[in-house]
Amino acid sequence: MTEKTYQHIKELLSEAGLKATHPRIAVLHELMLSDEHPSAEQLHDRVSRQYPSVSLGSVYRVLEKLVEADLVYQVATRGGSKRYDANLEQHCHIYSINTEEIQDYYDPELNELIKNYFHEKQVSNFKITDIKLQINGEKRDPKSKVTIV
Amino acid sequence: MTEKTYQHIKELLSEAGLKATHPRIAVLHELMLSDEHPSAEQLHDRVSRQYPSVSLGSVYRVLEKLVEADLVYQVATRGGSKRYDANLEQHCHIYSINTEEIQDYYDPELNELIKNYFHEKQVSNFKITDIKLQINGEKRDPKSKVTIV
DNA sequence: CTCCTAAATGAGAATTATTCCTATTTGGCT
DNA sequence: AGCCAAATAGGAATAATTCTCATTTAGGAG
Ligand SMILES: [Mn+2]
Ligand SMILES: [Mn+2]
Ligand SMILES: [Zn+2]
Ligand SMILES: [Zn+2]
Repeated sequence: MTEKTYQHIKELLSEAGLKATHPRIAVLHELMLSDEHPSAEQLHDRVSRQYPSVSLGSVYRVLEKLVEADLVYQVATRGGSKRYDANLEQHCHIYSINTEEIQDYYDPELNELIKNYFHEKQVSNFKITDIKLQINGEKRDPKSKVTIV
Repeated sequence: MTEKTYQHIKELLSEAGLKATHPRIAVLHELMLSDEHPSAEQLHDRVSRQYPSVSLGSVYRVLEKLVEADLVYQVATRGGSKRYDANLEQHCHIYSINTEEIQDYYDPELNELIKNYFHEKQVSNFKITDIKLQINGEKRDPKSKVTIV
């Protein structure tokens, strides 16, 4: 990781009021590098290559804190394991049930449509944090990506 | 359960090519009675009152089969336990993170909007089974319902 | 820079959620 | 009524996550 990225991540943590520890920096960095919404265990495998001393328990604890601090998004799934996303921009998820993959789908026009639709709605007894569109289905060729145009 | 409901559920199972066993009838019936997207364990608790011999393992197996047969929908969550829905009509879910509640939100206009939006999209390498809007946030008063109008 | 302390971590036990195994039972068919 | 493939009960096994506690560390104070 470049010195620049490392410093940037430290700042993100500090600004959020979190100690910039090695496990936290390493986990957040790995998550930022990934676009596949990894699980705690997958992140631990990757982090372990550079920092073999980071424990799986710490990865779980770190992720909990990062989610709490809104530095990381926790993705909804149909079971299995918890999955995480460091991409906080508004986007949708394509869930492939057969492969357990979660692929990002960016569509500013759709985001706008939904935002406007809810803008004129009255929501009571609830504080909305985000609205997410889930596209569920089955990937045909597991090796290639899904495209929507 | 009325004789009518009982017969109806038996037919649903038969039509799906599933043996109409007591555990299946009881689980599907309980799930149909509920609008709170219960977990396997919650369903087992409820089913046990009428049929104490139905095991938790069977509830898990039954739910797996019902999902496979498209008689039941498996809801996406941010972890904890798997949750189920017998309501197969197109609708949205309001996720209350603090209370773990999942409330239905019906909005035909929104369904239409999304359906039309995707109607003119080309999706490749993917067979879409459903598109679901998740409204995430925190419930203010846990005792009363959330409303969106 | 060194010291101090609250906060975070590593290691492993414990808990929770789910799946698997196998002897027994049962629903649906003849 | 009898048959048998399929499903179940009960319990063991596994997977995923959380907890406990002795030790370490980040970051502020001096
Ligand atoms: Mn889950
Ligand atoms: Mn689990
Ligand atoms: Zn994403
Ligand atoms: Zn629902």
